[in-house]
Amino acid sequence: MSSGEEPSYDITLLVRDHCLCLHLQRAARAVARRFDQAFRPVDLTNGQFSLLMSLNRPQPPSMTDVSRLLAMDRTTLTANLKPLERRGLVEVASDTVDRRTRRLSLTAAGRELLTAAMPLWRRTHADIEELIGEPGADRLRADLWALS
Amino acid sequence: MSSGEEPSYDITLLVRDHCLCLHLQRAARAVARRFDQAFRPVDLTNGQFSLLMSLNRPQPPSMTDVSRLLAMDRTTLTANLKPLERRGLVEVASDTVDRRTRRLSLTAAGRELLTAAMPLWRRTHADIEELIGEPGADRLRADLWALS
DNA sequence: GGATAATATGTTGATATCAATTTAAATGTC
DNA sequence: GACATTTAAATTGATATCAACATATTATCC
Repeated sequence: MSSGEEPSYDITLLVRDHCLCLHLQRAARAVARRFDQAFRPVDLTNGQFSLLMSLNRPQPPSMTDVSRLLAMDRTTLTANLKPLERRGLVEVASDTVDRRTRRLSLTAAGRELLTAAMPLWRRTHADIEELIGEPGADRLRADLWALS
Repeated sequence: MSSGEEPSYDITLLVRDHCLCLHLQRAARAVARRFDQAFRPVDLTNGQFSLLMSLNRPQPPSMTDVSRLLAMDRTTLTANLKPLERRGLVEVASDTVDRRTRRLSLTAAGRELLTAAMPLWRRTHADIEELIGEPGADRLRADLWALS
């Protein structure tokens, strides 16, 4: 006589096997760990690599630009910039026209570190793509894009 | 005359458009935010929901069991349990045979909260599945599983 | 041009994440 | 049975994540 107030084990199995959020977080953690290890020689995390890479463009983007690109909260971006600023990889400057806006750019050291990280990225990314096969990667990218 | 020490913008676009890690983190953040908002009425995060759900089984699992299931570091699990213990949703007990091992179980309050959260999960999950279509969801789950 | 609304960002507090190190307990070897 | 090895988990320190709130600047309306 179970009271209706308790979730059955069947429901647990349903969530465990079907929850896209759980599957996403699992995979995100696993892949992040892999890239974090690969980037160890250049002392970068996967997120720091992606952030630096997103700043490598002709025109320095604003905080909001980058937070949208990375689908992260603005305040998270503020926090993530701090260690990179401390290490002299990134520069934050006020926009000359709109003084509310911050323009984010790589320093020379930042660009050099990105260059050093590229071979690590290529190797690790190739390993990961092998896990799902060549055609699967494009499909997966499209699915993930639709979710964010 | 670029020095070869600077990553080209083309490479940036390649990484931005193809990096599975970036795509995964993006989607993981976006979906996590959605579930976090949905679970607001029961004061749970997506990760806390998944953790509680993973404890809803006949035999109380160990820390290592759960950390493997969620593909997270054991020390992360230790940290995540603390707020749930404080709220009386989870109990941690030493195994009677092997005193190194901790057995994790839900309290009655934990089970009730899970029950209250289920309708929120169903609704949110249905919304998310719509973003990628019915056949896509199974495919995506399989791909994500392969990565973790 | 002064009050008001909208926009861009920062600060604080809580949880999440992992590596490196440490502690405690069980197992294996002799 | 004593000592080394292995295993399970906790602690510490750094970064990551977001909501709620606060601040500064620009734009708008009258």
